[in-house]
Amino acid sequence: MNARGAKPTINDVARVAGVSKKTVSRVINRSPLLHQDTREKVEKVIRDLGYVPNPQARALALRRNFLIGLIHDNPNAQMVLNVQQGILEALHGTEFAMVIRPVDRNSSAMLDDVRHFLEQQRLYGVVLLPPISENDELARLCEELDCKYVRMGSAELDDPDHMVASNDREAVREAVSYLVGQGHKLIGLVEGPGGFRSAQERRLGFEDALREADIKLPRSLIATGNYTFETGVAAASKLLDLSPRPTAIFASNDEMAAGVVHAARSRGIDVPADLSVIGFDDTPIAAHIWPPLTTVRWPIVSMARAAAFKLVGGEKREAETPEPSLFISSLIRRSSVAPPAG
Amino acid sequence: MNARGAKPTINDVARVAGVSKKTVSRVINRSPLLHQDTREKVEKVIRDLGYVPNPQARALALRRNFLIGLIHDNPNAQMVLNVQQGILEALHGTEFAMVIRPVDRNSSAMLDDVRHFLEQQRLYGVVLLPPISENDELARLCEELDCKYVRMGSAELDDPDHMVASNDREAVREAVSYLVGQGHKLIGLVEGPGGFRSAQERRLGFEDALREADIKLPRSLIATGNYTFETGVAAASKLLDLSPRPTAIFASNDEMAAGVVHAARSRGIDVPADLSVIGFDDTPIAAHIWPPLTTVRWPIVSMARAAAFKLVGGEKREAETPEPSLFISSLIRRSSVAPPAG
DNA sequence: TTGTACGCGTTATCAT
DNA sequence: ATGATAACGCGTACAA
Repeated sequence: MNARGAKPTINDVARVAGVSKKTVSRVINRSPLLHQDTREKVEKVIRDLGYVPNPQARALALRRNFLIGLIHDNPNAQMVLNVQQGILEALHGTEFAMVIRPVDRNSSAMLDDVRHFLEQQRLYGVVLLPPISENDELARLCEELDCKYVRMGSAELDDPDHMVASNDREAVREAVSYLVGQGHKLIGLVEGPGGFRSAQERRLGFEDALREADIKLPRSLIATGNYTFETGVAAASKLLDLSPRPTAIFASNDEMAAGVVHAARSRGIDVPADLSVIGFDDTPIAAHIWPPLTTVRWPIVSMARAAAFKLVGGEKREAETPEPSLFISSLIRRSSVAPPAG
Repeated sequence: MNARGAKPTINDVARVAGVSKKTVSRVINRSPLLHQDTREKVEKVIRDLGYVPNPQARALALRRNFLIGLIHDNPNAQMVLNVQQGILEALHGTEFAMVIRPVDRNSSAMLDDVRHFLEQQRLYGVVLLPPISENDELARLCEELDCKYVRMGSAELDDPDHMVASNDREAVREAVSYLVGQGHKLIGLVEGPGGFRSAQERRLGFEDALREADIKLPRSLIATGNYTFETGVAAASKLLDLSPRPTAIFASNDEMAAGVVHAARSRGIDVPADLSVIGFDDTPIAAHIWPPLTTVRWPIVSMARAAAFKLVGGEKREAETPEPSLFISSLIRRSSVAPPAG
């Protein structure tokens, strides 16, 4: 504490240590051109005084806040939460904090909104969540505003420094091949909304698997939802009214898959005896509905952690191994899949 | 833009408007003692230049950041997300941003962690989520550090300026009375973990209802979980092994209620024919499991919005009606309740 | 009602 | 290797 009883500042440290405040600043910022003796002397005073640099002052001087932003546009709740967790894990123990910024993808003012936000908050960096992460204009905006960014998504749509991707297409191909291996030939798809790269990749994986197995895919076996439970119910209703009825359905996320199970149950179709279902994400809902859902585990927490590390990694003391940019999803087999009846 | 091509500052505005920057500052901060002409002249320049005050500089000068913190300790995911949504709704259009800070309730360093966080980030205010909001030391710490705070919780444990509460006890009493009205006499309780005020309040409401109906509550009809699906399954298993078996179960939150339904189904007990179930929260899972869950709707989003308004309300232009401090929960009747069999 | 001078705590420039 | 001095952009005391 200094004379005024307030928190010690860089000036207090400088005075007590008998050096200039610039030297203290150099110690804090690990400048290489410092006498070892000076460094140690100053570090001791810092410890003794319990000095902590003021982030507001640093932000003003550096024109850059020590904040990592999470920019997202209304994907499902569990995903946002998992991403937050991953980011916070990476930020833990650092001086960075996380701010959340939801945006409206469909608003024409979206880019202006984000510009205003980034200019005002002067974020150190941002993590861009799908589907808004697929917007190239947004990425360019970040660069223009000198704000680091990392995009998360289902395909590599930027260079590794700016991207953390999962291999959705291959993961879905494996999942659907598993269905084929169980003997299913009439397999329906509840895909995500148009314009989502994840929806596109997962559909491609679906088609890959059927092509491999020489199974034709009539247009009628594809229904579209928008990643919500309710649209999953609606899409499944269409597919289950078909004749012949599909014996298995792959849904592009767990929420819609839960809707599929719900729709099946409402019309007395047993899962998995009469209908096999596979989802994607492995959110808690997958394990909690009945029957527990076979699904593709999407390592979203790890991906978010990696994304945040890419942003603040340079600030970490030790140079760790570079964060991976491609994450592999794996099939989690639970009870919603069985061989087709008959 | 000014000469250097950078963003305009208060100095640019002052220069162009031909006034001192203090006058500009007065316009920004809506000082009452300003000539109307001066105000309008400056406001026009502000618009023309597209001037936006720099939050970092303000933070340094005011020793206070324009950030609202959300401090929580691992309650369920959906609740955290709903609270975030409510806070963001209140902050929308203001200069405030939201930062998330998870803490570890059981860590002895928790208070020091929070102190360090608040001292460093100089938050404008924080929203405290249950169960950590029940910690009085934490509230005192906020006051000591001159950080506004609002506690959210299931009972009024602070004055209205610092509290947004729900009437859990009364809400549960009504829910369980509904069960009684359906003819149930053997009603089990899956309560939340000890030390949670919400768990205590909901249990009290449960007991109120039974007392009103002159129904005895043997200790064996109470099982404890910790608000997760898995503990709901475990607690329900205990209750369903009883003989005679309860014909209805109230669970203190939806996740555990979903676990109860899950456990019942695993042993071939039909819901609601053989077992009625009521949950609490009305999270999405309640509507998505089968059968859709009758539950108590907890207006958490509105509560969070009100909490944030209490924090930043003074900053809003118009003096609106004061934010309410007590929120009323209501019973949502779906399909998981029926009269007892036989 | 408006302006002057200075403080907030840090980093950057350019000396030495 | 280290230091004096000036930014950074805004708010406040106090004077006018």
